[in-house]
Amino acid sequence: MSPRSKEQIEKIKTSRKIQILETSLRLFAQKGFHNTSIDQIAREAGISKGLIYNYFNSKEELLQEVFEQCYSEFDQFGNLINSKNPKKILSEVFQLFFHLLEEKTDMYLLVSELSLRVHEFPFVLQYVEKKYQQYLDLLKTLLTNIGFSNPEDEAYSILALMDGIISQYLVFKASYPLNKYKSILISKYCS
Amino acid sequence: MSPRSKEQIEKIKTSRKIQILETSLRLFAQKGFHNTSIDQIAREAGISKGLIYNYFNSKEELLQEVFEQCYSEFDQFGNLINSKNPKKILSEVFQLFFHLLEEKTDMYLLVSELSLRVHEFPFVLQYVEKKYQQYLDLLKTLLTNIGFSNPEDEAYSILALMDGIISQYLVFKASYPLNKYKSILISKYCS
Amino acid sequence: MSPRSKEQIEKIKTSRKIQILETSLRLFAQKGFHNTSIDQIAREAGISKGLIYNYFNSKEELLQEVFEQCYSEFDQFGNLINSKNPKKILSEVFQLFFHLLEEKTDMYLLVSELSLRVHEFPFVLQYVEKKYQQYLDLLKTLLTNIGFSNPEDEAYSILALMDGIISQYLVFKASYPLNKYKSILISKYCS
Amino acid sequence: MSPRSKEQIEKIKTSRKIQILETSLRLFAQKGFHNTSIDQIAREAGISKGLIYNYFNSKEELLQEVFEQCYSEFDQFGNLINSKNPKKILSEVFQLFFHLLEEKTDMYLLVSELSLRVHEFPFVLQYVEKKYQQYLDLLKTLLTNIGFSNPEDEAYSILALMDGIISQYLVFKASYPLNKYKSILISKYCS
DNA sequence: GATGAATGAGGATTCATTCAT
DNA sequence: AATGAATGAATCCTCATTCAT
Repeated sequence: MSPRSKEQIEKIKTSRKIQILETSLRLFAQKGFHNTSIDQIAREAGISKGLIYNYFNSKEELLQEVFEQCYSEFDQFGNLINSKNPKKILSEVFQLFFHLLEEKTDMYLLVSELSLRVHEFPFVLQYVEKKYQQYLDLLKTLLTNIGFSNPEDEAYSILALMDGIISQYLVFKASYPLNKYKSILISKYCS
Repeated sequence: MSPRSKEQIEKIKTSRKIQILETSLRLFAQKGFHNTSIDQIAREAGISKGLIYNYFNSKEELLQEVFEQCYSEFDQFGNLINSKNPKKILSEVFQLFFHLLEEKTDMYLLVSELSLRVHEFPFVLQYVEKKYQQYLDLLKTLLTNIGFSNPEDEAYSILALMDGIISQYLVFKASYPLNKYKSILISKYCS
Repeated sequence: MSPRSKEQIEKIKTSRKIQILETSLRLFAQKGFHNTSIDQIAREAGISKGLIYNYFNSKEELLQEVFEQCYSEFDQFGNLINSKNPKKILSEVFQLFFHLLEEKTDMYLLVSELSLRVHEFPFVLQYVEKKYQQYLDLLKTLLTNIGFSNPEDEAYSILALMDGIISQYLVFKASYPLNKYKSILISKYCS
Repeated sequence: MSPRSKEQIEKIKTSRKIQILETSLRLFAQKGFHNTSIDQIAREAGISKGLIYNYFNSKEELLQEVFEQCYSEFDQFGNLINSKNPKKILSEVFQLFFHLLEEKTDMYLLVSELSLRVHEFPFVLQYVEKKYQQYLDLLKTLLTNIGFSNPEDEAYSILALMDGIISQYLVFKASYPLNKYKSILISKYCS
């Protein structure tokens, strides 16, 4: 047998890593970080315990990478800014927000858990602060362009409102009226 | 010598229990339930590990009592309903909310942590659901009386907004503009 | 109130002690020594934990006294030797044996448990050895008088048989054919 | 380097398991189940505490496997039934019985301890009942074939006698006249 | 790269015993 | 004599991490 080529190895490594990260996200989110054992991640990812340590130095480091992976999902919001009119953009921000919340619930679960534990996971703070500021700026710009009289206050309100929707949805799940909130937001700010 | 009287014993037990509950709340809130050991609670409460089990059958039961103790703080909101005009009441609701958030931050931390883990702590759900409904009803009544055209939507919005403020405050702590939110809410709904 | 008289105190002490011993026997027998806590004995005896230590220096000492109390029941066999004919006496020995086994099952349970653990409870050995020898002598005498050709062998057999019946009865309880064994023994040796 | 082969792993696991089971049997038997700690088993087996839990889910499960392992020794009695004459077979039954009692004393100790505590270890009952019935049937058949006038009663007697010998031997050990009992049994039933 | 046996520190819980009252 | 709050050693069990293969 010829040895695997560099690329093949790279591909294996990448796919293994993704496999581990995805399984970890799911388990960390659904059972909590402290309630998830490396053993279980290995089992559910279909690999051995030891292999995880070939890719990550510790459970904490694995968590951090899972978190960063998650967080990059939020970059999608950045793509929404373009030539379209501000109401349209804001509407798309809301649409994307609700879409992600439903489709990537695990991500929100994990981010929420870790945010509550900034003290234990200090790396979280910078990410959260940065995102908060970005959203705030985005919202302020849009609301100003739309013509709201007090765009800053409205931006703050929307931001808290969205975080509240996240919190409540994560608790109540299917029984939570996401659509009601979607139409409230859109009718109030985008029409 | 005769043994301690019933009252003496009762007094000791009550004060010990409070001591344990308070220490537990602080540690559970700040470090998380799974990150807090019975050993540590005992050490910080200045008592022995074993004594905790004279008062609580298990760490879970201790948690549940801490939680219930916390949750009863919310009863204060019920006392606000009286003859005063609805704007006044709503303003007091907000004042109390911000007051509690600052003064009883640990309580909100714990409730938030447990709410995220309803699956692991099923007893939480009923409390959270009940509180959610009570607040919703209270807000709807007040907003109706104040004369808002769409009191239901406004109630839902306020509720999510408040939960968002909680989430964000718990992450950002001192740097979070609680006062800005307070004035936004009051000026929007109570003036 | 006049102070209690010496006799009253003595009476209380005796009855308390009996109360503790009886509860302990029951619990040690039914749940095993290591599975019975001082707490539970106190609770079921209706007294406080501390009081037990006024009467017994340790759980082990309590066990020893329970055991000795039990063992004195076997003295009844000594009373059977009198003028009556040996077959009659032997028959009464069997009757008493089966009677005690059914009526004082807890006693046999405890003695059996402790006998298996002579290493842990060395005080047991002397009692058991003494009883074994006494029974052996009693049986030998009776069987000789009755006229068995090999009284020693028969005595040994009966002794083992009786211990076997105890073992098996303690496991099988109600479903064990005690009466069958009684009639086997009596018809074989007393008719 | 490649990981160990399946066979290598299987070999390690089997030998480790045997090692743990043997150490456990010895300790459970000699000191009692509740008096033996997992720590001590690990120490005496020369492995770490945690490793035991790679092989057994709990101390109770370990006990059960030790017990079942033990109990399978009794299967040897089944091999004795063949074409030889019944007296010969019965004699071999007795020989094997005394042989096992001396060679596998720990096994009898453990079985006796657990039998006394059927309530605590319910899995024991079925094994004991089954063995009791098998022995009874074996003895009845043999005694019938030998020509005893009351084979059933004799079978019951022998069974109790054997259990009595076990009980007494476990208490008196070296000083117990096993040989006397052996010759009594053989001369009475096999000559 | 991959495995999983092995370790041992850490954590929840129990319980005999003490002692102030 | 009597109580029961308090202690802390002991015990079962979990799990992140290591390492020989």
